[in-house]
Amino acid sequence: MRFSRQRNIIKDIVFSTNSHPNADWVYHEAKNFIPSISLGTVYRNLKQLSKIGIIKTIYDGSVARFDWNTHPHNHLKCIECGRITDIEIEKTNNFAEKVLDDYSFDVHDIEVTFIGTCLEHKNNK
Amino acid sequence: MRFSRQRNIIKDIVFSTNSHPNADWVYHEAKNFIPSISLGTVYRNLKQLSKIGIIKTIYDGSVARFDWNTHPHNHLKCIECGRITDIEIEKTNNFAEKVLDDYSFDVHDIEVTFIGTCLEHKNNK
DNA sequence: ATTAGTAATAGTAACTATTACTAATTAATT
DNA sequence: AATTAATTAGTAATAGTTACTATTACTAAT
Repeated sequence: MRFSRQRNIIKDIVFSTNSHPNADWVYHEAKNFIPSISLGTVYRNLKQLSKIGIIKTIYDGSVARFDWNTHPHNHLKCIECGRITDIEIEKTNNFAEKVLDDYSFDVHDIEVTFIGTCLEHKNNK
Repeated sequence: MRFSRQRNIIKDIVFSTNSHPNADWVYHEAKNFIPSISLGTVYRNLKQLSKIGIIKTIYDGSVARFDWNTHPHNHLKCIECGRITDIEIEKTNNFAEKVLDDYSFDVHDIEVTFIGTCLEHKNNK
């Protein structure tokens, strides 16, 4: 895989934020650096970067978001503001073993999303 | 909410399977009972049934799937065959408390998906 | 430094899943 | 049975994403 200016900028943008941006947001950011950049280029690169494991794709309902953090971790999703926040929960790995024992299923990845209301939006109601 | 023939059939179809069907599959099944049924009707009813809590919407990548099982449970997703299977993991509820303590985040729902390879597709390789 | 070969790009069209719109129909209620 | 509001079929529209194509940019080997 080659190392184009576009691909680098797209990668840097994803690495610059914890907000788990979607393709459109990355596109608009990238335009600040390369005004002529194409939306298709953004999608193609996000997909490729994800495929080779540089970034990770997470789904928020039906839209794809991208995360520079490829280590196993979990997410909080606030139903009020839609924000997705990283969290680390101990011992989710124990589950992989249990699932292998009980279901003969090889676990490659565990996605845990906690859906609820964040502190800020509990108080503002 | 009214009790139309279409709505009943759509509900029954979702309740008849453990395969977590998507809207299109439900649509084709429903055509066996009402050949003139419209895809929009299927989408609208699946959404409404989900909203009032009769069924549950789960996302498989970017496509919505529907589950008659609204009780808290978890899913195995095989990356070879795409099949989604229900499982029950004890003690995921402990997490809700921990997340409330550590992040002041009210957990309404926990989605745990184990992504990997199922028994059948481990052997067939 | 040029060339040949390949990968990546911009721009646009196409596709897929889903939602919105509208006139006609239907289920519940009086 | 008549009324009325919800629901429908059919179709158009939308959003997110992918595919296509002609052109451009790298890379490596002369």
